[in-house]
Amino acid sequence: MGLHAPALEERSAPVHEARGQRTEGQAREMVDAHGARRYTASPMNERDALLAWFDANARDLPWRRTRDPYAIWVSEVMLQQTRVETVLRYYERFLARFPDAHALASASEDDVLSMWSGLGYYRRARLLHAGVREVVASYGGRVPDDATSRRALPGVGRYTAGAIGSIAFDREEPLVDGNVARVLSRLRGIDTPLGRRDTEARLWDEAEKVVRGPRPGALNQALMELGATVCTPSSPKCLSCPITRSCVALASDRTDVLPVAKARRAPREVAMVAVVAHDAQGRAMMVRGEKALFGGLWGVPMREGRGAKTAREALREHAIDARLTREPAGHIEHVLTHRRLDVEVFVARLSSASAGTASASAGTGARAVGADDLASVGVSTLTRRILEMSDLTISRFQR
DNA sequence: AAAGCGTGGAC
DNA sequence: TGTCCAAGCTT
Repeated sequence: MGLHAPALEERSAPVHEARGQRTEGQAREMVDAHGARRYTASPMNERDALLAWFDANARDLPWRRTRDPYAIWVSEVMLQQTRVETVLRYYERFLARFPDAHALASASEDDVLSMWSGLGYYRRARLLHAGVREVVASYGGRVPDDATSRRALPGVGRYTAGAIGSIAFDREEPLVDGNVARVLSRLRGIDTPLGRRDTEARLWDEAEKVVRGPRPGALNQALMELGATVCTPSSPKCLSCPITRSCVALASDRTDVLPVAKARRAPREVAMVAVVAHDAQGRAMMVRGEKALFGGLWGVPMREGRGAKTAREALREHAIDARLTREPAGHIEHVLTHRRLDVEVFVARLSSASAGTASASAGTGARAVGADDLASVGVSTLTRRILEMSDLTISRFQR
């Protein structure tokens, strides 16, 4: 009947909330001779089936080992539009450096961005920083358990507010992320395009209905976990799904067409020039961009356009006195969600008069960054690639 | 309210 | 190769 999960080869670590009460909603579990967990498929509603499945199959993730609202907040921001496997490389290091709200609030933005370097969507880090500073300033460093106050924090949208509320505070607050949208679209047979007003309203409405009851944090995570591991975008593993009984998409054979994705815009091609102006010690001049793209990060002078002339303009824009040493070192294709950057990389040698001195760029905020400094400044992956191509002590630039 | 914002993994 | 898209938010 496909109503129960496959026996597990090995016990995955069940995750129980610290205050999670195992009450009426709990599935009856049995452990067979091989130690594998099964759960009965008998009269269980969706919530109970989801919770039982989650208890047996939840991945053991570091942010599931805490109920600290701050830590959960950090994880949720990192996970925005970012895969679990990627976040794993950042989360614990970030928390080790900024163990609580006060630590993060008192850190410089450079420090925060250096910890975020490579993770992408850097505005997240700046908003998290601002949000945590507000929590320290207005709430004594405690993340507000009041939903309205939480939602008003910078960088905390509807999803993140619901995640913190349900997971950290055990509140019956709904959340809809990409996973939940897919699961609920299929479960309820919602066939209007994602992103449309009515679709979103319907999804949040369904999410709110589902989350009502015991263990809202586990329930929300169960929906996301199911979407991430079973109810996947392509080839969903319906044989392993605990809630096939009520799935409209499965019943109507539409798992492959739901949800209906919104149309995507083609990325815009952008020709750019980057200049690695270095001194004799191999330090490269870097500037901080405040524009939307890579805002707050350090990078080598860059400019839209092509050729040596554009490269010199990029240097002049930052009052950097350097001489282009050769033909372009090469091209880098860097693909973002909405742009495809074709970056022509030039190398330039700082003039001896200005090399290594603050006067090299007085007033423009440019600074010489060496390999040893790179770990402490926020740079994009594109910048790392540019430095790599420029042939400057590559290995020492690695993260 | 549609567009902009990074990166990397899967197929 | 290209395409999709992942625990979204802001303007």
